[in-house]
Amino acid sequence: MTGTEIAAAIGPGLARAALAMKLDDRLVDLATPVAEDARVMFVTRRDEDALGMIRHDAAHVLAEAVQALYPGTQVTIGPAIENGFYYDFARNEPFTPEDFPAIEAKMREIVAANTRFEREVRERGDAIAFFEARGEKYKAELIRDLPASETITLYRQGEWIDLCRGPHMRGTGDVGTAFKLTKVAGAYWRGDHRNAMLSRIYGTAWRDQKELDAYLHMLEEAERRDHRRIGKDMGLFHLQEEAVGSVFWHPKGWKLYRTAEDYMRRRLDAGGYQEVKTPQLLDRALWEASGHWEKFREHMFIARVEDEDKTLALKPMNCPGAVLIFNQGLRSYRELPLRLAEFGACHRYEPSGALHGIMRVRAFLQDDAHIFCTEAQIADETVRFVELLSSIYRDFGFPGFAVKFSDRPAVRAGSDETWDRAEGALKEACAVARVDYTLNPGEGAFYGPKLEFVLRDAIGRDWQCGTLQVDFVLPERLGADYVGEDSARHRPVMLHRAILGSFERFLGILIEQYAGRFPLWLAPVQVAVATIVSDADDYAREVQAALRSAGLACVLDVSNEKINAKVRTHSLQHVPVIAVVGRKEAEGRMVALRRLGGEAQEVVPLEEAVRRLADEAMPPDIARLREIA
RNA sequence: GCCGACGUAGCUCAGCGGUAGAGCAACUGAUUCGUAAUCAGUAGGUCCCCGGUUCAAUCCCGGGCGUCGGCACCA
Repeated sequence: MTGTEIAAAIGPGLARAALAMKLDDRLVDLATPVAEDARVMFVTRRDEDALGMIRHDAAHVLAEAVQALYPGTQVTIGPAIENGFYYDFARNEPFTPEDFPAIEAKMREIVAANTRFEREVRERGDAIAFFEARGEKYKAELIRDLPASETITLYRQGEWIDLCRGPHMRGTGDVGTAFKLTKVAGAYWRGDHRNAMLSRIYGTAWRDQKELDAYLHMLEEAERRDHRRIGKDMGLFHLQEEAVGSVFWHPKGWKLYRTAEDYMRRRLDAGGYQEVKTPQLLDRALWEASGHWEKFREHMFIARVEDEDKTLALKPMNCPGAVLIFNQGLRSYRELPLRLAEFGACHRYEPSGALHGIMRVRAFLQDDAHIFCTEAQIADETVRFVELLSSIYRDFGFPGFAVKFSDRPAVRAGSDETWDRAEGALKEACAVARVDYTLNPGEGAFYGPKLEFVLRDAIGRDWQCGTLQVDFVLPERLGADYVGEDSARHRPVMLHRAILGSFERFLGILIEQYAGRFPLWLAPVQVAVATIVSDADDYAREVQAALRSAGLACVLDVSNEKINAKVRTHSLQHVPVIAVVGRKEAEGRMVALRRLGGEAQEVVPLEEAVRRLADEAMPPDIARLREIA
């Protein structure tokens, strides 16, 4: 019996609703024969599983539509992805969004026709010949590269046939109408930049119109949170051609930056780090010794001077400088672990296409540190680090974050035993610090395994921020050593670690996280004092002075505007507190406080307002210290 | 770097082979007002840059730069 028959036997309702089924948790076509003892679960449009199938089937419908409209176009692959699907086509002329209306119309025709998806098993050679005869060389290549054990299946929808593992729903009609083509993009065949560039069409597809509308609405909301939009609107920073990939921080943006930096500095001081500063320009010879010259030169800005025969490079990383500090004088095992922190300004020549607002730039400040320790200390140091990082992320309003564990790559330095120990220590430390991670196999640095701490931006893009990397290569290359208990020289292990990663990237994500509406301690302008009548101007100046001397960033608005306009202006600037003063407040030495996003106002004596706001504006780490005291 | 789209006033955007416009912002004046836009007036442009076609180019063509969306990259 097939799933279709079982569903029909159970009842006409299920027969209508069933799109596919799960056989012992394996998603398959409804037409699949079911064994006597199998556990069957039908998938209907209500199930989450339906989404993936709708998207996958939509990709097939898209491919059929495109081949119908643009003969000669070859199909390649077209999977379901988060929120939708895409299909990569090989065609001399790339597609443009102007092609969308025609393609979408064709897709709707195909959906309306509701042709059945039919699975066919083909013999390998047969299948290759079949696609080659149709001029589909990409499909033929895919089949050739499939493992011999793989059953080759094709799916037919009317005249149109695609190589596909399946499963599919019953017919093209099951795709429904809640889909939309969204963008075109170039994409390399098999993700390799040495291969041909294909033309990719992205679409989004949902179970019903309501879901689609909600998704489109979410995208619009995300656009409003975009750090580039907010950076402009709030006057935080700007970017321009004369310094591609470098940020011009304006007064308000720099205030935010400094608030974050001051906070980080306090946390590092308290965390047992010592801050250092290493040179921006370092001799080529150092980069040759460290291995950067060979591996990363194309990403480095090189500098020369007229009358000296020297080549210098702007540092793309801070680690060699840190080792040079470690190497000064004779180090003892008693000094380990030695934690050298640096707010290090790095320059990297990033590919032009990689630049993105202030999240991916060519000049940035890392909250870097290098911990020199023994192998036995790796686990402890990792636990300390993860705890510090978690606490800091919490303070910035990121209670949750993803962790990736990248282990040994194919090409690596160091013996397998060393890698075993380093990976073991990191894993053990994650367990102790109760960090859940996903494994990123083979993605470690050539010098050691690493943890990556990932935050997500408004549009759902993931960015690596924090990192912890174990390195037993650089101390070797730059000759770092210390005198051990046994009075012999030993090689330290080096942990590279960053919490924010780069200030630029982290602040970009922070801006999107809060959509510019920062908590009081982070807000670049904390209070706006706004007058109702000009008779209150002098008192308003007093209020501003009082708030300022309590350390609050405060602007004064005595402009010739109505209070409505002032409230609006400062609300649009996301100022957390508006202190309104009119005649009444001036007479009673009060202020009327209004919180961003709220409509309520609270009239309190000036002294109390200053005290309360100053209290509330305290950075979280200082607030905790106060509580203890 | 690759594919594609885009680049007009501070911002958001309209426009067109015949020398450029709106709203908001800015400035000036009037208004002194009680919690998300007071009114009036004024000023504001290398239409990204370079070259070509044309009597004439912001507009058409070519090249460059930048931004954006993907891909690749992210040491």
